[in-house]
Amino acid sequence: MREVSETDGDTVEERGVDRYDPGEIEPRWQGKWEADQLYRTTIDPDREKFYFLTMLPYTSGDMHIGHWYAMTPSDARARYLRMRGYNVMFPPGFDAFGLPAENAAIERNIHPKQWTYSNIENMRRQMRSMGAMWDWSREAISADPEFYRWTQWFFLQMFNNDLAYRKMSPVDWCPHCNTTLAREQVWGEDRHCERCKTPVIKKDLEQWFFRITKYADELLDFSILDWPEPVRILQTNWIGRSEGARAVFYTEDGDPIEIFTTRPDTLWGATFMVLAPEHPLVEKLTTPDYADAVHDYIHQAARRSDIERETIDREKTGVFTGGYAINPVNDERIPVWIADYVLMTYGTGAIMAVPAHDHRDFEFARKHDLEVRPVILPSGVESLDGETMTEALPDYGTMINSGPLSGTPGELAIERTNAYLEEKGIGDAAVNYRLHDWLISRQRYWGAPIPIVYCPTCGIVPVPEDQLPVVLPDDVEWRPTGESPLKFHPTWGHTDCPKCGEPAKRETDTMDTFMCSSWYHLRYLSPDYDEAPFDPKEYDYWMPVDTYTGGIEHATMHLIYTRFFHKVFRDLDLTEGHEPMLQLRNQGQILGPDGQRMSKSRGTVIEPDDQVRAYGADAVRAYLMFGYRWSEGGPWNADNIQGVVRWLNRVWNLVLGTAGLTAIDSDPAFARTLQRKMHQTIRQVSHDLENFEFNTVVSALMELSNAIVAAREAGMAGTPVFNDAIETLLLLMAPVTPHIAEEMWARLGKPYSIHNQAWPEYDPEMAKEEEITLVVQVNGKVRDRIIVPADIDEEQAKAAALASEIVQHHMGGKEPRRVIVVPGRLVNIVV
RNA sequence: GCCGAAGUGGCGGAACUGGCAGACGCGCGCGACUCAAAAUCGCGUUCCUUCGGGAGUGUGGGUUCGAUUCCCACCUUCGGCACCA
Repeated sequence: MREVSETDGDTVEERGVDRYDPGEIEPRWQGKWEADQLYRTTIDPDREKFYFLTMLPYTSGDMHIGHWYAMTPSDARARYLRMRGYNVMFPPGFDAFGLPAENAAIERNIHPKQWTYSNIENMRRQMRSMGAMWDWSREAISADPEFYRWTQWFFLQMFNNDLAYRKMSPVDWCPHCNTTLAREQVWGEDRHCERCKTPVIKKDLEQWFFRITKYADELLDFSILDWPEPVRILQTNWIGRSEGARAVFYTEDGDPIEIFTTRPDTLWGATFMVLAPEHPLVEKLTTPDYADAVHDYIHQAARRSDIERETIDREKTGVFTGGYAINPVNDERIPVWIADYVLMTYGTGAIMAVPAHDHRDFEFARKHDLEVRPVILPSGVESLDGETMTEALPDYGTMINSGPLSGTPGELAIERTNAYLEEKGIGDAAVNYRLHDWLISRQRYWGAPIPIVYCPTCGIVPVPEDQLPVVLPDDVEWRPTGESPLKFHPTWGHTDCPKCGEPAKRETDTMDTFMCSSWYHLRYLSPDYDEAPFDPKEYDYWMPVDTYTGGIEHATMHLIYTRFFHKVFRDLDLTEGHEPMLQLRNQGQILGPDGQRMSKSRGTVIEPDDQVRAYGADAVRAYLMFGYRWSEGGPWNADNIQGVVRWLNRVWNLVLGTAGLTAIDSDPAFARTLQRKMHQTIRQVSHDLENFEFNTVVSALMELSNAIVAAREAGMAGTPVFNDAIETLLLLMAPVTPHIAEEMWARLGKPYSIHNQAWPEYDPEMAKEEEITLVVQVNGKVRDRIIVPADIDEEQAKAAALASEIVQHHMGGKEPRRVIVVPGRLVNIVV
């Protein structure tokens, strides 16, 4: 690690400027800002509010340079908006419940609470060292009883409104974390746990779910949101809406088998049915002759889905149950098979198989010698023969072999079939979603207890609201048994039924920590309010969140959940509007110097504390903004940060080395150049901060400071224009490098604080160029550059271009065939 | 397989709405200062060149007076989903 540079050239030493020492400056100003409550925000009806939120950090211990990357550019933008006159709230908080605390407890024998809260202490210190405009009076910690009391209260609202229910079902279980997970928290091809990367297994368990699927359609509506397209697409795909029909087939015993299909127009081509091996009717359908094979297959399938991951191109296996069903549109008797390519978790767990028009069904039919019957004739196809087809034809087309609907053209096929199904009472048009209800039970200790009591007489009884919070006990044994640690507490689980007063048992599972983060933005409004989750007065002023920043990895988890919560609260008249966060922007990731994810074992973790110690927080902030496209991120580069370190030193020496000088303008042309540059910089920095283009913010500031240095070298130091440029430079730097800007501002004798100053206005007239470089092309190739007045008209530009000797030379004596003039830019002469 | 993002000097990255490709910085080279080095400052830095110029933004086409930018096809990398009925 290199040292912060020494002094600049002799000019500065002569004037006795001390060395730029961020280690001294930064803590001093941080202390003063906090003592003065500079960033404390309160309701102010006279000013326009701006709720600027950055995703709350998980209390894992040390902060990562990635946290800085997420938070400090956001802070710069928040500061910019504040200087623009908005009443900007930028609150901090901590996502404090979760499994790592419990793992630490097991490994190191530290209580999860102690581990979490000492981490919070450290993280607070680190967040203070960012020099960000956190309003600490609004800090909220999800593991505080005053916070999770309301998380539990929200659970009760869900429960009371039939949005929370308990269900026995096959669920995803992480054998390492020893808990169930929501579908969103199972990732990748090998279906691994989002937190620990261990492949999950299936378990049959009774768990609590939230009816997020009820809001599926509404969650697909992004019309009022300024969110990145990729996030909207991820959510749309995750919700996975598909339109089609539901139809009911009956077994020969009269049991209904409901199916969902996106191709009701192919119903007449259903020549067999396939059930998922776990389908509840399999047992009843199976005839004695096939029982052994069916049971073998079910057993194998269970092992397969748990252990090996099935791959797409795997052969389609399956067995006949011996049972038959009746195709309701033509009363044909068709065999019922089971196969693991049909999933219990999608649709109804049963399909009608139309081998002529579905690739999977075709493959299965050919393998097991089942009938292929074409019922759709795509345009351009003369005729189809099921015996000789070599592949399924999934295209739309005219219906054939389809009883009364034969001859229906492709465009009308689905619509007419749906009408037919409804008329005959066989089925109707239906929509199916990939989205599952949200499984919120966790078999862990370090979470908010689910406020439910199980009474032998009254059954499931919610804990009355006035008895909240259901406090998480401290004295718990953490054992990785796969069962909730609260279950083993000697007394905690025993309680009296709130309804009948008889002895009853508490629910011992805790809630998914994503519940905490689904509403934390509301707790920030009034973290001490104890009559409701938030103070309605604060809500009315601050909500909704105007800008939300964070990583895209939460697209299908947190960002779906929080939208769901908001819509539920709206329907319960707790909140207003349809969305909690209007604008979303995603930052990328900072990688290790080797271009890989930072890793402790490879020693590639960049610790912000080290960087701050070596270069100062301002340099780290400026580098994180300057060195990357914020939305992309990239590898940490220990050399490139030197660029901003040098820049800050140059600015320090420039500003303080010329402080207090007064002079009169001697060269109006040079003064005009500096003035123009200053206004252009105001324009660009404003635009780029507004649009999250932080790298060009810093490069524009560098250009301005370079221009001021050039002005100093030209003897302009102390002139009004020069001093104005210095002042503007400091104001523009304030959001990016808040400490050095404040220090220099103070040393220039300007009023405290620079962060309370108005953002400089740019004057378009002042930013205008009087002269431009007119590019002259011949046949599209640049041949000459001529300095001309900016307001030159087309004829003059043309004349100037043709007057150029170089241009004449390249025209080779030919007459111009065509001359294109782009005002203020170029002339292209075509010969 | 489907969906999405991205390919620009040695490197990070700029380029408004189709109009000077490479801003700003890193690195590198040369010079100044120094006994020397570091730091700092100045100049240079896409490639090729017979010094006229030529080529160049992943590849190949196209539209246009003009394309990093628009269109078509393809390649590579990264991310998501994946037998979704």
